[in-house]
Amino acid sequence: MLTKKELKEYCENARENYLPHISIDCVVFGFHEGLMKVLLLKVKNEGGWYLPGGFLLKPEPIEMAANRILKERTGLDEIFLQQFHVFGDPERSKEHFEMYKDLLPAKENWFTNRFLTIGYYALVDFCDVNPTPDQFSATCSWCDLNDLPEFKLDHALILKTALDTLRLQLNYQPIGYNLMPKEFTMPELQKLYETILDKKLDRRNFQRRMLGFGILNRLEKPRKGGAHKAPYLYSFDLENYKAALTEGFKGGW
Amino acid sequence: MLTKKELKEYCENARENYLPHISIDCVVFGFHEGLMKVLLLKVKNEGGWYLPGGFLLKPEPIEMAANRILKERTGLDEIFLQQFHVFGDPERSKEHFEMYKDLLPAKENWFTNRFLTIGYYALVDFCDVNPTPDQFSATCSWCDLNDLPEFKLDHALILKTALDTLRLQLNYQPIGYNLMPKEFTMPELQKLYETILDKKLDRRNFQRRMLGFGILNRLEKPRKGGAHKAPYLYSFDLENYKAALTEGFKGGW
DNA sequence: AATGATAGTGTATTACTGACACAAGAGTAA
DNA sequence: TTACTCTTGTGTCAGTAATACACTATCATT
Repeated sequence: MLTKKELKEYCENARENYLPHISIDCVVFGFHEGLMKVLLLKVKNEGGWYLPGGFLLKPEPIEMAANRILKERTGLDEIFLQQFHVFGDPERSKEHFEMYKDLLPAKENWFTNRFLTIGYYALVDFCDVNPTPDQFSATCSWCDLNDLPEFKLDHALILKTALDTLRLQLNYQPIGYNLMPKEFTMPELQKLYETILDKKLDRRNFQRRMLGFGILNRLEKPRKGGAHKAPYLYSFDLENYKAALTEGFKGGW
Repeated sequence: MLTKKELKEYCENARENYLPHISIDCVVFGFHEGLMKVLLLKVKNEGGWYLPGGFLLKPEPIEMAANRILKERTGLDEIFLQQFHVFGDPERSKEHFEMYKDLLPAKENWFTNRFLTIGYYALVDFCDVNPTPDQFSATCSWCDLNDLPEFKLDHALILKTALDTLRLQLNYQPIGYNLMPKEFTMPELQKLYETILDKKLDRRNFQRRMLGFGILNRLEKPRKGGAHKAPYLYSFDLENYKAALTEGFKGGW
C-alpha cells in the first residue's frame, strides 16, 4: 500500500501516461528442480501477493507493454508470451477501491477506477530470471505452484486460468523451448510435462511420442557426471518447433 | 459516417456512459443452407463493412456488454459467446481517426481515441436472428463466409482470428448446439463441420466419431419429405453436451 | 416396377496409446 | 576387478481409434 504522497505522485504520472481502465497481468511460469514456479510480488505493508503487472502506455501495443513489464521484473527480453483472457468483473478491484478511496478524491485517484486486465502467460528459463520488485513491492520472488500464498484481487483466478490454458495448449502445441535450458535430457523434459500436468507419464511412451513430433535433435554427447547411465542430451529443432507452434500437432479433423 | 451533429451527441453520451478506450466486437456465426454466415453491418455513407460491436458501460461486466450488443443486433438473448482475443494495435482505428478528426476537437471526440477491442465470437441459429442495424448503420445482414466484402479497420483480422479459434475448438469441444436447429440429421450436422473446416469429411467416419462422443440422441421419427431415403433426426443430449463443453474431448496427455 | 439419389451400416488396414520388461551404461563399494 | 545399484534406452504386445472403402435400404419419381 502506498502512502498518500506516493499515491498522489503515482496517480499524476499514471493519468498522464497510461490508458485508463486497462491493465496487464502476467503469469510467469518457470521450472526449477522439478518444480513449477510462478513469479509473484508482495506489496509493501500489505498481506497477500500479486502477479507482476502494469499499465499500458497511451501509444503502446499491448504485447509490447507486456514485454516491457516483464523485462522490468525479470531482466529478460523476448519472452514467450501468450495472451489468454481479459478479466473484467466490475468488482475485481474492490480491494483497491477500499484501500485507496480515502486517500485521494475519486477524480484523481487512479486506483479507485475500474480496470479490465489483460492476462498474459509467459514461459521462461528459471535460471535466466533476475526477480526485481516494482515500486509498490517489497519482494519479487518465485513461488512454488504447489504451495501458493494468498492472492490479492482476482489474481488466484488469473493464475488458475493461465494454468488451465497452458495445460490445454500442451495438447496441440510444443512447449519447453522457453522453459528448458538449451540442452536437456529426455527425463528432464518429461519432468516438465509431468509438472505442468501434475501427473505421472510413462517414460517409454513419452519418449516415443515426443520424438514422433520431430521437434527434437539428439546431440552426440551424453550428459556426464550423474551417478548412473549417462542420458542423451537433446536440443529443440527450432525450425520444426516453430512450425509446430503455428500449425499445431495433429488435432482431430 | 456520422454528421457533425450526430457525432457530437453521440460523443457526449459515450463519454458519460462508456468506459473509454475499450470496445467489443463480435463475430456472429450462423449456418444456413449449407453455408457459413457472418453477421455484418454497413455504415451509412461509407464503403466497407464492420463487425457488430459496441462499448462497455461503466459498471458493466464484459460478457454482459457483449450480450447486450448482440441482443440489439439479433434480437437474441442467451447467445453462446466466447471471448477469444484482444486487439490492441495503436494504429487499428486509424481510419476512424482520419474520418472524424476534423469534426470535433480531440478532447471531446470519442472516435479519435485509441481503442482496444475485445473480440467475442458467437454461434447462433441463423433462423432465430432478426438482423437489426445500429444507429450508425444502414444495413445489418448475413454475409457468406466464402464471399466476404471489404472490411473497415482491422475487422478482417478479427474475423479470421475468430474463425481460426473456432476451428481449433472444434477439436476439443462439441459445437453445433448453438448453430443447428433443435432437430437435425446427421448429414446436416456433417455439413456444418465441413463448412466450418472448409473440407470434406468421410460420412461413415464422421457418424461413428460423432456418436462416439455420446452427445447425440437419435429421435424415433425420421425426417420425412425429402425425395430420398428419410434420414434419422437427432437432437443434442444437453447434459452430456454441457459436460463435454467443460471437460473437453479426450485431448492427449 | 425400374430408376436415381441419398441414408445407414460393416470391415479390413493402419496408426496410436498404454502397459509392461529387459538390457546397457556409469558410478560405487567391496 | 567385480558385483551392485540406479537410471536410461528401447522392444513388444494388446487394445483402441482413425482411415479408407462398398454395399444395402428407402423414398419419390417415372
